[in-house]
Amino acid sequence: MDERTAAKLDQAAIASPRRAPTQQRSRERVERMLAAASALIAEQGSDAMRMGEVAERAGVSIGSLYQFFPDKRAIVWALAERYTAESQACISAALKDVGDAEGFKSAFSELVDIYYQLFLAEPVIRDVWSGTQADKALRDLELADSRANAQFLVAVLKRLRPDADPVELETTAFLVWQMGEAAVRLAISVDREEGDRLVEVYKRMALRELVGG
Amino acid sequence: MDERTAAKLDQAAIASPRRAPTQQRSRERVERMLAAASALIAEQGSDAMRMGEVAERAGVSIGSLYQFFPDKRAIVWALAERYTAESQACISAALKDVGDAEGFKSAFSELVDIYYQLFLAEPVIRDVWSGTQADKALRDLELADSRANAQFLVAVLKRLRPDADPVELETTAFLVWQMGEAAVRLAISVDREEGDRLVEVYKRMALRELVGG
DNA sequence: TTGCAAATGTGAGGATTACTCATATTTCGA
DNA sequence: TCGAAATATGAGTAATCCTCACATTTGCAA
Repeated sequence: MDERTAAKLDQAAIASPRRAPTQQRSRERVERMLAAASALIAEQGSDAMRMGEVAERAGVSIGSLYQFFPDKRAIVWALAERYTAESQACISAALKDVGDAEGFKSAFSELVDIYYQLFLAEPVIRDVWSGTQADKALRDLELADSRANAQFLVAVLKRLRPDADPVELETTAFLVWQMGEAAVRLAISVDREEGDRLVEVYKRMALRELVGG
Repeated sequence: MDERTAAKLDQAAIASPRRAPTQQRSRERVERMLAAASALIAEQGSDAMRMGEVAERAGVSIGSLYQFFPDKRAIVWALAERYTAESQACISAALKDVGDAEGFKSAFSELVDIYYQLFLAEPVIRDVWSGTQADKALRDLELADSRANAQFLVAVLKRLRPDADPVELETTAFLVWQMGEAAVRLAISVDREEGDRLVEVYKRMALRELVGG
């Protein structure tokens, strides 16, 4: 949990409001700015969001915007922070009083569903945490590639498990592949030792799912 | 595989060279442009890459750059395309003549390692496919959050499996959590029906890994 | 109440940068 | 050899993030 705190401090250092709103009036205005930004991100994505448009929609001047947010990123971060806090509470609550494996299973399952619904429903989260979303076409290309690669897996699996449901097989292969990419991206983002461990665990998980044991 | 073809066509439609280099001279210059872009991305990331800098480093004018690439994205895409093609060949080769489950296991394992090494070694890939890499600080925040969330899982798992190795437990929880996020992101990127299936498969995989069966 | 310092508000303008286009030069086939 | 197509150029345009000098409002101590 230390690392999270460190990151928060880091964030504060880089993107803290240039000036914290202390008066009621300014606090309300900051809220309006965030609401405007949120709406614009939902409509067009954070990349297309224009600072001038945020200011106009919030009914403030561009100068006021920069009075409380040092730069464009800071606005997106501020929004992300809120959802992060929300989801933290949600996770904590869901897992708090789990007693046995069965309880864990249902709690975990529910948790995943909540996350899924949250992502489905909240465009800002989708934008902020969505990787290459900024470039929709690139994201599509990436997905298509991933699907194509998964097909190589499917071909092999159909030979190894001819009795398996093809749809299930495709879904599994696609997911496993995509997770492999996620695992590798994660692995290169942490130190080498942990990265190696992560890749090993991924391999074990994937193989167990694909060919059992 | 249809979708991949479609995406390629799409890409061609959006980002095809404004003019294909037909003469030897221009082909060499385009190579120099791509090499310059690749170097710059490796140094600072594609976001910080400046078109003027690419041109200068390639020893061409800014106009020449735009003669062959309609916009900045197109350069990044062109580079991504190369690695995509490379890795496709690699995957196909690795999985081509797998006969039984054991053969599959070793082939898959090797494939993952190759991917891992490729990502580790090639900065351009890291940049192009790395999601929020553009904003390094945001990526760090995301990682820290993911780690913090994984800690909730660790806490529960330590209760359920008190005899398990703590390091292994943390690694697994971190990976499973990160994969959950990846799964949800994937799920919201495809149609609802497939998304639902993907989430279900993820749950099954995760639970099997975390508490077995 | 009054005065003043701190907080807040403003928007024209500076600075950066992706991208265009009119024009010049080179290539190459007829 | 000639002309059309391909290629090369870089000053200029447009868009956009962000600054800053100055105006206004708020809160509070005298």
